[in-house]
Amino acid sequence: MYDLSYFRNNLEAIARRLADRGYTLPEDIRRIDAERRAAITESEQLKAQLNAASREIAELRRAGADTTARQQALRETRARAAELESKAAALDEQFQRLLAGVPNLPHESVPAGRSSADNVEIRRWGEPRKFDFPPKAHWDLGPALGILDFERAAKITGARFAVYWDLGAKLERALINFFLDVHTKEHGYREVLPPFMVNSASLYGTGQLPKFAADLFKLEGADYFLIPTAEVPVTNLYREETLEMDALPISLCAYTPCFRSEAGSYGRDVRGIIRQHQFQKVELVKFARPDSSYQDLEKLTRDAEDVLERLGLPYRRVVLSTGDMGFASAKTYDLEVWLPGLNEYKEISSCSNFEAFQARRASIRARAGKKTEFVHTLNGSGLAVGLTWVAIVENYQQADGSVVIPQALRPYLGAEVIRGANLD
RNA sequence: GGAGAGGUGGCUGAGUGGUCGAAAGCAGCGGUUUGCUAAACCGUCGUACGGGCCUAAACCUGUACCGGGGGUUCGAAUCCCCCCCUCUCCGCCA
Repeated sequence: MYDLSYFRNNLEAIARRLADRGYTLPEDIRRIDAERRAAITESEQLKAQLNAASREIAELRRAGADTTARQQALRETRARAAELESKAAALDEQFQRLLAGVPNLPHESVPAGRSSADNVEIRRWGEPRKFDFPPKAHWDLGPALGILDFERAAKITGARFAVYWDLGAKLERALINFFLDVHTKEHGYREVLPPFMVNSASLYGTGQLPKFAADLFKLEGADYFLIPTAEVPVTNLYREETLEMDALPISLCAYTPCFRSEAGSYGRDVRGIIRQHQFQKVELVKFARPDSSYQDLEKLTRDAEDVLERLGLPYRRVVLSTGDMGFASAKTYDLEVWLPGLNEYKEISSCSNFEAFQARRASIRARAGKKTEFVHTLNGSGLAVGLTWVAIVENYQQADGSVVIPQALRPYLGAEVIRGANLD
């Protein structure tokens, strides 16, 4: 969502930069805005007349005069005003709908491009391990170890769900605790546990609605949706609130499950647990000062990278090109972890600065002296738990199919190796 | 799920049809006084969207906003209907 007068006064420049994202501004947006303003002016002028006439009636009645005729006359004016008003409202709604569908402006440091092929690698950490045996994918390793079960998940629920057993389940739990501990104790985040369902106003605030309803699971008979990411409840914590500028940045982290219908993703990453309808994530969210939010994006991204490094998982950081960025983002770094089973780097965290785009939709401000302005919001995964699970199982697999647990995680898992019962 | 009470500006809280965008107090901001702090006094103090205005600030002006939506009325914070939320009690479940 844009600032209206900024949008109006810089329409050409905005259209040009949005073209980099592959987005074409609706042609009639300027015309509808002009019509909308004309209608508003017209309707408000008539209402001003009505209000003045009503005040006169009040005075006359106080003086004891008979005002029946004047009242009768105003009835008709009132009806006309109501018509104008609904016409203005309809145009305004049409305009707001168009505006709500316009994606955020990319930051100037974002490389122009059409797709993920134009993303630019920024850095690389760690060396992909050289195996002296052919490494397996997690969808072979997990079931063989008895820690991952797709058949029963399909039975009790359906496709794209997984059941974790024994140390597989505990590994998931260990990762959550490890992530939360590192971020709260060492990176300065405050922990929060939000509801796993949100209302539609929250989804509008962070930009999932109105455009991306098809990606969400909605509960029947209520205005509740399962959250697609903790970003939604956590960013909306301060919706319609005014914070103190001096208190920024506010850094929050939250563990939640996430639910995505992944409509239209058929054929991509369908094997294993890389793309599931339900997965877990520890999310980092920042409410930042507008003048320093890009420093906060660097810090947040580093915080996510830090946990990858502690787990000894090779990764690279890429900056998304204009054509690959999310709807609300002004700049996004993806962290991609090395997966030997797939023989490629795979997204495990996506760290974005939304600037004031979400704050304006959700009305999150900060006060500095007399002035209030919209804050900048940021978030990133720190990290996606299921993907980390995959990365550990695949990167630390042994020739016999067992998995050696990295040092940092052992106190959390209470085990050094995951072995299947039949492998001993 | 049942019964009751409530929702008004940053906060507390008045307001049952017109002079109410809304008393009063607190907090905030500006100032006077003061050796400093404190106090006292004076002033100021909501948001959004239009217009004046080609652009920006300031200012002036209009409209809307008293939980949300609809209705009655020339006129609604106030009357009517629906919904949401909070609190108390009961039931149910953990």
